[in-house]
Amino acid sequence: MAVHGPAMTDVARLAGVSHQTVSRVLNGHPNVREQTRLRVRAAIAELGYRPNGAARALVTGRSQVIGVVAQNTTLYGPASLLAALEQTAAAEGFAVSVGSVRNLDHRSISAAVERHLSHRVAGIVVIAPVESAGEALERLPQDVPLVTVDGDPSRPVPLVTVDQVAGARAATQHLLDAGHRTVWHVSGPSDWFDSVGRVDGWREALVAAGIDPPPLMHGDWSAASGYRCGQMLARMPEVTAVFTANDHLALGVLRALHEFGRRVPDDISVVGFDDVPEAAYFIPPLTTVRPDFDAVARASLQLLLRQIESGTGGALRQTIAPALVARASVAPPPA
Amino acid sequence: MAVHGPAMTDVARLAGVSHQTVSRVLNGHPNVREQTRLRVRAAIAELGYRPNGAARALVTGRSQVIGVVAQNTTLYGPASLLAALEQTAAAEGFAVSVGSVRNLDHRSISAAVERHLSHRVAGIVVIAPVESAGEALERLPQDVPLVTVDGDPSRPVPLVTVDQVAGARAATQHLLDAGHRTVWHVSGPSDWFDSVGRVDGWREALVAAGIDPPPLMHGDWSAASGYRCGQMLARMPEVTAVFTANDHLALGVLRALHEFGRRVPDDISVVGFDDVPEAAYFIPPLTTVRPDFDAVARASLQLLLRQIESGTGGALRQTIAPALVARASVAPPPA
DNA sequence: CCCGTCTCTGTTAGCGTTAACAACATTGGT
DNA sequence: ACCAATGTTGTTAACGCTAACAGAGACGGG
Repeated sequence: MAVHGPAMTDVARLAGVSHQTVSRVLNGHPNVREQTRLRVRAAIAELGYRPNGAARALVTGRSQVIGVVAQNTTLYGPASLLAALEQTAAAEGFAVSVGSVRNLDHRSISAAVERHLSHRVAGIVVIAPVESAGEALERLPQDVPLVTVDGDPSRPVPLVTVDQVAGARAATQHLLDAGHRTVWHVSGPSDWFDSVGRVDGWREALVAAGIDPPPLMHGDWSAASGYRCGQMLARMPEVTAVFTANDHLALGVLRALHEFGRRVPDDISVVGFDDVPEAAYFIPPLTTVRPDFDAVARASLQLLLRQIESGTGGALRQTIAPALVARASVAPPPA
Repeated sequence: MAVHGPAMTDVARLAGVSHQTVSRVLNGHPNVREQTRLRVRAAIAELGYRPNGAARALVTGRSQVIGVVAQNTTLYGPASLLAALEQTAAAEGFAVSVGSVRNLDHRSISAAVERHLSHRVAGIVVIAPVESAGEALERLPQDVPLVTVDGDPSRPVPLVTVDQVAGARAATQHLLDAGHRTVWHVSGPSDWFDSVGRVDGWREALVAAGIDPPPLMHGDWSAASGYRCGQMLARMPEVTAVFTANDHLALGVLRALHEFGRRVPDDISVVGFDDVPEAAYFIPPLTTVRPDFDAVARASLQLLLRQIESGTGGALRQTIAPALVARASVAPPPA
């Protein structure tokens, strides 16, 4: 693989200084004469020198890389989060290494974390929305900076999460405010914390309004499962309002309702969760809850960097409030 | 940041061998006595030893990391590709580092590539669907294994790409076969090769059938732009068949048609491109073209690994044929 | 019984960087 | 003019690993 680029010593020779001075310039060390600094900079530019991250990582014990462990990076939520994390990290001078896993079981997560650790990442962000993921994290070496996103609220790990409960409560309340007597819910997979939180929020809002929650319908995030639930809802004339755990479920519900001739929002109102970019173009445009992925990414990285810099663990946590986006899929119930 | 894990010498001491023997065991070197190998393995397990990738990268000159440069990893295509790349790479023992960029201009791409190079990645995959990206790649050091995905077919770089032309031709032909006299097209942004290829395929199919292509409508991949184009198409009674450059555009078109009371597929047939998981739950279910992202990822990685191993460049290229997925959004034209 | 060959293992020397310390030059107060 | 404090630079030693070579046994053919 041919020519290795120039090393620090080459730059030093050209600039007429020691390699250590080059290192100081690179790391913004204060005690370097301005003139020297410029000479070094010029030499760096002339040679096209690029510092060797591996050597740096070796001597400092950590690289400027953050490892991210995620499951299904094709889903809208995780994908957005990953992108936001990458952007935020890049701004701080960190690269992001993805370690996606097929399943969020103990073994897969551990393996992914191991891979990251052997590359001496500076810290790890785990998108750990299910129970089994949490277990894996407890057996991790204590000295690795770690942040979980959408993880188990009951574990003593630094955690950043969207306020699922508040979002679901807002969605449900929005439907109640429109005049509906009750709200049905199509949930996500029951082992996801996101899903559980949304169920809780929905139930809370109903109970607070003195309403006995109707039976829960179980989906799995997919439009396909939303469609199946929708077929049942469509056949129940008493149903006038549905809150789905995400927008894709809502899409499936919308289609089922459409097939059964139940008009949205005239006969039934629907609210989703996620605000995927297409939600505004569903038929009809979908009222939904928008989590702020950028804010989640920023908060996660901030928590991580604080650990990296200070060395202190600290079971900090931060919650990001989502916002309701009102569109045409909600209306008062039919008279 | 507390305790650094055990190093190779610690393992060596425990196993009663030299660190070099440990290295040999780790790298599967043949000349190690079975008994020694087992002792070393045991010591590794007992200490929870994890090799230091940085040190290895330093001495060998490359890490087991592949850098990926992509633009908008939130879009379905790029996200799927990234996930597939990661899976494939992991199977080969490589980690994937993402370097997403806001814009695909010369500067951003170069910067992202630089970041990867300074981490001494083993190779780079650039998802480079626009013209400006190609330019940046020409000025790259020659000795870096590189593969472009969805890049400029006219450049002498290893390239893997979905056969956009064939996919678009199939979609258009499918509509013609259903009996439509012509097919309209809503394109993606005109600086994307994907977009250009799909326009070409559409045009080819029409010309081959002796049809003069109707005016092209320009979109930008988003449902919003599809909606705008759809509003125009809906008002033109002669339109009976539309092929959109992706599924999200199709979603926007579907909604516009719906609002104008034009039924799909009774009045107008629609075909998309991408087969997003939700396409089957659009109203009506969308006929679309499915690119095989896994195959693209496999091919890219294969090309990259070949370069990494052999050191030879070689302007290889590989094209992945997409498949048409027929659903309810296509029917014969109204009589 | 000796010597070449093969198998296994150890020793040594880097890879390119930062950290720690040493050394020298400059400054300012007395 | 002298000493301490400060600013600037150089020297040396790691960091943990692999590559290259060297050495010690074991084995078989002459």
